[in-house]
Amino acid sequence: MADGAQGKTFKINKLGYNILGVIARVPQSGYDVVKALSKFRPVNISQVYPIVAEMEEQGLLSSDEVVQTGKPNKKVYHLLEPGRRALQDWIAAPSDPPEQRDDFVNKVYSFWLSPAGDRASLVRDRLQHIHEEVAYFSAKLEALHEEFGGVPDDPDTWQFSRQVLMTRRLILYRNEIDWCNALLQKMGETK
Amino acid sequence: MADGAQGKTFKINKLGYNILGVIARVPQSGYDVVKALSKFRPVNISQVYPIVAEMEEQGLLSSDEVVQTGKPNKKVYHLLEPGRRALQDWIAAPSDPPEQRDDFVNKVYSFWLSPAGDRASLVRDRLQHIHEEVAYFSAKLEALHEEFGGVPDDPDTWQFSRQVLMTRRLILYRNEIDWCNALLQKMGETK
DNA sequence: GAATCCATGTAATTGGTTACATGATTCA
DNA sequence: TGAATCATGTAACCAATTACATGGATTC
Repeated sequence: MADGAQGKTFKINKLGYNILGVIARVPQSGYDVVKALSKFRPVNISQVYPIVAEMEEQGLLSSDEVVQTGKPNKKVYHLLEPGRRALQDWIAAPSDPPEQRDDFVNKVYSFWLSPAGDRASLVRDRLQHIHEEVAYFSAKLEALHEEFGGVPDDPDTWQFSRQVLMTRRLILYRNEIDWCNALLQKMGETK
Repeated sequence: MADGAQGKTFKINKLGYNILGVIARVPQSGYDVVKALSKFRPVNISQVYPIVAEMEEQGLLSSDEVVQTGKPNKKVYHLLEPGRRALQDWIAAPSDPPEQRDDFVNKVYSFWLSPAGDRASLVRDRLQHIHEEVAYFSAKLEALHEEFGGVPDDPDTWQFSRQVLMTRRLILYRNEIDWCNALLQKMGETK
């Protein structure tokens, strides 16, 4: 629950704040929100529609029907003042600790039970996945720099948020690559 | 669903595999499982009881009633052969990509909307949290080395799994500390 | 006297995923 | 011809959290 400046209380869940954040950057439809969020966190389109509908009722955002030819019409949502305040209040409030939901890590926990070949395959599959992710986000980061004409350095712009989050990802990925390689070597030495 | 060697099919969810993994290391009660898992992934004790009960019915593990004085009695579970096979099959099967559930990251996504002071507080709170985590896991890692009498280097022991996972965590934490500090500096330069 | 630890479990509620329904357009 | 993209939505189901119930021992 977030207390607005007028004392109004909203009931927004975590996905709700993510959706507000996406629409705050660029006004868009529910369908587009899913495309923007899917690389960032798990979302289902069926989750989004009821949430935007409720947030519109609460006056956090509002929609304009955009008529299209050849494609179905769409509702483009944009952020309203109470929505911006709700986001700010949420950012200022204490945060829950991060949660790990990672099949790979869960499997390493028990891979001492498996044959050496299965262990190595698991780590190699992970390495491949991370390399793909690094390629994807490196390209995205470069594209951002070109579009923007340099490195975004103004913290008041959404491009700054985007840039620091992609940089963070790349740093963590590169370190996991090193860790995976060290692990493969350690496992190779003994068996 | 995991295919056992006899063609039997089990229905185990992700938490189920985590529980099997904990019990595979050391036989213990549902209550102890939660203590072992809680630093590793989110668990609720109310989730564990129905899952272990079902896995016992499926013959993946079995329990012994341990009578205690001054404390309530407990059921200590230990892994059975079909349970070990289910774990191995799961490790060999393809993995889902990792998911991020991190309030902090979600907030950075939208923190360009917030005043500079709120942005800095957010990052500083994160820094403090990571420092606490580093202290906790450094101590745990050292304790493991002392108990074990050196660095576990045999991949067939659960101490090896434990050691590589804690090392991974510490590497990622230390890199996030650097990223946070760089971010604070970047934000300080402009405002 | 209140809170926390130990230890097990059930019930209610919320959150999330999958399936269904609709329908034109584009691409292999 | 079948799949994928665009676009909205509802319904059913499964997963997860929170609340409830019980009760002795210990700690503040």
